Amino acid sequence: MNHTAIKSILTGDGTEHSQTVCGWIRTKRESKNVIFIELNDGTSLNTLQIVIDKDAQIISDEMNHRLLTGASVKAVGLVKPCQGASQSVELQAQSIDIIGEAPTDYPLQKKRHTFEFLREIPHLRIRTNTFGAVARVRNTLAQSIHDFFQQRGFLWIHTPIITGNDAEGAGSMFQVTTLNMDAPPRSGSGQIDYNQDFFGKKSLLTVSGQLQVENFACGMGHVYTFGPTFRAENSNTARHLSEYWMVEPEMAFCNLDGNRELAELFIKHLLSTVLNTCQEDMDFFDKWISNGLIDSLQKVLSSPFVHLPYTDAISELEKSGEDFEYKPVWGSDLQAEHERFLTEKVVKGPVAVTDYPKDIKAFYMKQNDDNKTVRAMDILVPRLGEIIGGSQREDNFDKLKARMQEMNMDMDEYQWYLDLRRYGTIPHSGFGLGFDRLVQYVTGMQNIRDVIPFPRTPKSMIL
RNA sequence: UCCCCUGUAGCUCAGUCGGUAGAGCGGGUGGCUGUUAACCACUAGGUCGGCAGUUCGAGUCUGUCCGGGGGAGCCA
Repeated sequence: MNHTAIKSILTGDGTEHSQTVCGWIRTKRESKNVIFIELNDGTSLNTLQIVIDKDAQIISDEMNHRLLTGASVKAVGLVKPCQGASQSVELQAQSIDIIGEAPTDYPLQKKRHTFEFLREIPHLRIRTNTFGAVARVRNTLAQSIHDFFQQRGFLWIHTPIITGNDAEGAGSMFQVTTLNMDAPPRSGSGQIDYNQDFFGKKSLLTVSGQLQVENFACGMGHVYTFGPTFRAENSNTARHLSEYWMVEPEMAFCNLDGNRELAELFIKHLLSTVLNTCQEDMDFFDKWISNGLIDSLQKVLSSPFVHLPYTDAISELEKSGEDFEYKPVWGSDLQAEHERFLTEKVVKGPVAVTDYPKDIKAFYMKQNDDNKTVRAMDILVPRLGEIIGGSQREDNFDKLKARMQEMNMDMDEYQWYLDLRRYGTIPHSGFGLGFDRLVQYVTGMQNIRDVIPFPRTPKSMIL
């Protein structure tokens, strides 16, 4: 069907000309002589007002009754300056065709719905203002992630979804199997015999592409992963999904300082891209979802990212006199309330906290000479807290091996990882960014389930 | 996983002390009007999440199960 995007009509110069548009009816208002239809086709947050002059006999009474909210229609007519106050242009209809009717039990009405209700109809919620805006911003962010890395010569590496490795021990994993779950084959000792499973071993869905992408960094230089990730944690919060998308760059010949610099450039690139290319949608979020949103993003954009070692951060928290629910103690991880306090009250802007105690961080992080801390970094931003977590990786074979043994890891499973340090080891660093949390942060949406098309959470997988 | 809140019309919600179901929007009919969440009048629409219990009587109280939300933990 040859038709024009509503977005291009709304942003046109307003000179009178003929156009064909296709979309879904958001609402209809009727007067004695004229019918107004607000049509949306997803290309823009805004609707195009279709004006139907009753005297022109374009539609019958019977057809008028079928022009209900939710119906899909094709309209041909003249684009003209609008006589009303709310729009710049409108379409004076010459013909209207109903493509698909929407009976009166169409669940979406023109008034506000709760996000909880819309979560139950993920296939239809995309036809609302908010979810359309989220989808467009999400798309822009994904594209700008690729742009950022591609401009800098990073290779996009497709790390596997199915893995045999429990990367960094980051919580429970989903198992992938073709074994008969009613009667799995068992070995003599009664254990499930994974030799008979599809891959001949126990296999799982990835919780991170980092360990595999490190292989590519140690051979290709600058690389990144961007893909789906899975966690079987029983987390029921507004910030957790069981299936989510993650971005993980990894750089060869790069220490923690370089890592921090890249993270700052990265965040600023993403924010400026969205603010520049999604103005309409961002204005919508600022007005209806989170007041002051744009201002808060612009502040991050214009602020230098302050570097604050963990030990100094703890001192700042201790001397603040703030009554925290959890007392800050050297050796314990920063609580969400501590992170927010550091970025919102102490630094009053984005901050990179580095060099955390080694016992609260993953085995692969590079050990500092003090033997107490590792070269880890978390980037914290106001309103959210942690947005990026990363580290310089341990590149010393002996130190890494010792740390892995100390943590009782299965050494046989990680010989390939140790090989990177055995043969031509290099300093390298990287970080991870939860893509959906980024979308949440940028849009101001309260619940992460509303920034991914089809959310998967414990006990919930609609569609 | 723990704590708290919640489930009533297609949607958003009200429902007092336990006494037998209400509003707005959406739909229908009529009126009015280049309207902007249009407006006015009338009208249709209900297994009050499921099961069990207390009671003469349960939307309301109790138990339990299921769903949803918020906070915490785990984390991205």
